[in-house]
Amino acid sequence: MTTPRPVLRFARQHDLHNQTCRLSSLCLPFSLSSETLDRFGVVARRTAPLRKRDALYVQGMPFNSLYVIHSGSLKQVTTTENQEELVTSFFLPGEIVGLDAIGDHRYPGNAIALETTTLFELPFERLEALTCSSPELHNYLYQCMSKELQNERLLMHLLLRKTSDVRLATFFVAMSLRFRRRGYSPYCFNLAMSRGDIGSYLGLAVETVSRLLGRFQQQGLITSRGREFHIHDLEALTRLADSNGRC
Amino acid sequence: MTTPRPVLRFARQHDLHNQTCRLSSLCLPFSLSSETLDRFGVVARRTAPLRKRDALYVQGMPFNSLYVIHSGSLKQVTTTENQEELVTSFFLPGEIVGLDAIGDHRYPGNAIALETTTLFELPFERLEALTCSSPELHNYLYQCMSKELQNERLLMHLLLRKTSDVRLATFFVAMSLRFRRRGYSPYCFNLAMSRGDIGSYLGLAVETVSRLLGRFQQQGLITSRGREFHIHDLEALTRLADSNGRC
DNA sequence: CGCCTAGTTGATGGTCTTCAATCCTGGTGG
DNA sequence: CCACCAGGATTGAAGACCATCAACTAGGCG
Repeated sequence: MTTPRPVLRFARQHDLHNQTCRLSSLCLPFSLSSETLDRFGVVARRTAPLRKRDALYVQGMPFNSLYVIHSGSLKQVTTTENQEELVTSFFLPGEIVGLDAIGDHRYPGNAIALETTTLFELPFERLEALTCSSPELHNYLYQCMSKELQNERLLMHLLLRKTSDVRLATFFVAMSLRFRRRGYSPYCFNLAMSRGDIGSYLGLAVETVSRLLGRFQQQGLITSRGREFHIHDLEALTRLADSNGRC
Repeated sequence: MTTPRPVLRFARQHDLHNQTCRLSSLCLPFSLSSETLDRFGVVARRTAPLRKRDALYVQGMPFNSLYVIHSGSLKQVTTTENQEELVTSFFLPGEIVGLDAIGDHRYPGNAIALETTTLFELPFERLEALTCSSPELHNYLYQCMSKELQNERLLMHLLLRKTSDVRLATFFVAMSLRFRRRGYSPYCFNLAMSRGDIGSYLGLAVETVSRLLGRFQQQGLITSRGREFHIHDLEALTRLADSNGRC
């Protein structure tokens, strides 16, 4: 296991407005007024791309910035007191990384690039300074956090009671939704994480994930070739995810 | 099953400063400047007490206010599309209720009083109006949410991989910590929720919870009489919670 | 071409759910 | 005040499900 190294070099801040535009198309589900967006844009800095296995931040590092993924994807891995490594979240393009670090002023895990990944950095101090003058922005952050909170909470309690096949179906439905929400195809996508990562995230053994993928293919729900997934019957998958795995 | 009814009558707003003081002792782990506190106090309204099984809000109701528990306790129960009822959280004195509703503008479950419960209401609009003039307050809310997020995330992924005894141990350690943090005894407390509620929260069958409680008592970790719990060996309990239930 | 990691497949055992029966407890009414 | 009742809590037995161990295959990078 290679020790992750933080990569925090910054690109030059030319072409800022262009970046802002991209940011808006990726990150913002709500309509913010253009002046708010501009402010957001001023705050955002483009970071140098991460290569696969690079760490954006490591566990325990002081919290300074949120990040928005421009392209690529990350996983967050938390090491428990017990020296177990748990994958606690995945981040896809347009999603905000680091919201769970605000409370402790420290990042709660290692953020590892699953592939070549580019990001915008949002220094939190500057964000805070802006919230007064841009209540919309402030609201936006609240809503992001609250939604994530609600999501996690529901997901957790769903997963805890569910059989492995329902868990994996839930995972695919959620991924599909996340891709759709960001304007990508909800039926065909690459997941850069390994089977082990998925297993860790869902609380399943690698072998179980593998077996389930096989079964899902037999049932015509999906096809998987390596890390590329096609969803053939999203409705059936959703039904499975919504079914109460245990009677 | 009785249908819960929202109880939202307000007490008169006399004695506000006194309530503010209580609020500060209950809710705020950080030191806020006294003028911020006063503002917080002005925002807080005391609600009429809820009786056992009363609902503070019901699932889907438009979000208007956060609440701080003054005395008593609540559970939040979410009904899934599948008509399953899941206990998604418990709230103890001093804790903030409703943070997961900000994102959707709707409460994500029924908040049910587990016993006679009194609350302070914090109308969100008024809170928002204050955050500009009181950045500390604003910060405080961010931190509350972020912490909850991190907690949930970690808890979820711990629980997913853990055996039932480790889950229950984790639950007790967490409860003990929450009581301690609010100035109550971490070794002896009442949990007003039923075994069924605990099971639902942890993703375990009632019977499993019951059996585990029996085992924990045999092992001298705790004693339970009805809903009163004594923790005899918090250290061992913590060790158990931190142990990797599955090898 | 060969190593190393990721992924697949098979067999076995432990853990927890489920179903069922019984016990306890608190609240109610006679 | 006591008997009764209903819901909560406990205990037991059986079976499903998944983790684990192990062997093996596939694929990527030097």
